[in-house]
Amino acid sequence: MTENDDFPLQQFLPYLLNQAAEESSLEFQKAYKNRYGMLRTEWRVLFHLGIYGRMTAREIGDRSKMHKTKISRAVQRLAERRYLTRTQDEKDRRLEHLELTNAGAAAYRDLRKIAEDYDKTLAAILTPQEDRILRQALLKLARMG
Amino acid sequence: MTENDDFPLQQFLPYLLNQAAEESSLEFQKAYKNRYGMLRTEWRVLFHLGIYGRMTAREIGDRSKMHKTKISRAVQRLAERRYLTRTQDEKDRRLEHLELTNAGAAAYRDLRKIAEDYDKTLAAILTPQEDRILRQALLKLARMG
DNA sequence: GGTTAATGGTTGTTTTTGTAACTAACAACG
DNA sequence: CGTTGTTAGTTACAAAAACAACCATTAACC
Repeated sequence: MTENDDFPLQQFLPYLLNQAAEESSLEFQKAYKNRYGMLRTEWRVLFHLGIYGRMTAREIGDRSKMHKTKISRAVQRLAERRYLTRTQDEKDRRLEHLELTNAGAAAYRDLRKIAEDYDKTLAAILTPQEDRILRQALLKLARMG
Repeated sequence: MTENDDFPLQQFLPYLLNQAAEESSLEFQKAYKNRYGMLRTEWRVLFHLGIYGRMTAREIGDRSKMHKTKISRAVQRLAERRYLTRTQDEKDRRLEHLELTNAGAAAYRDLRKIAEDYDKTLAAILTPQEDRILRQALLKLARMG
């Protein structure tokens, strides 16, 4: 390392956001990965169903902005492991209603608790003002597209 | 979508951070991907060399927290495309010093300009206070580990 | 010096992701 | 009705990331 061109890489938002996102995801990842063998896409689908109840894959896609192939595969795996059930819509047979099983709901509640606790420990790293403004700013950025 | 369990997924920091990170990376990705056929790991290595000058792979790893296999492969591809040169250290023959070629430095300057401009348009979505506090909070989170 | 451990970096293999093309069902419109 | 266009979801294949095992070299220590 010799010269130092003065571009502040640490201040470039996409880079900084990625670093913070990765770092802050690690701890929660342990929970869904080690305890339930889930992937990121899978806990997300699980949470959508846990929070909103019965949904179709498309509705999950609209809310989460995950690509439909990701959702399709996450749903497959969650169904294999009996965390959710799929039922075809009577009127529009293209649609499938997804719903958590008891096991799925239990996993959701467990992970949700962990998420809530972890979110608090993350918040504790920040001042109340930082915490508030951070979330507000992130929402704006996330909704840019 | 029936019931609504009241866990605010949009407020769960790891989730929110990921959404913001993904959304804000898309635009810059176009630049390094379409114009230079680079991957995320590659522009990062390129930027490290552009900013700090001559470095070894390990030093890049220390700063960026990227895994060494990612760096190794990014360096390979950048070397193939003649964006950087590799020279063995005389004293410790395990070490390789990496340095941008003229073409690499040109690509860096080009992308750096794009990054700076894009960072400004991102900042413009936020109030000055949000922008300032956001970066400050993200730094704290990124450095948690 | 000779053995063991640690470091810098690469390679091989398996998972995940991304992209595009596909099927099946429904809608729109002549 | 019948053709054309959409939509929901899946599948196949290519690209990328993760993980572990692996050289080669240097450091540590008896």
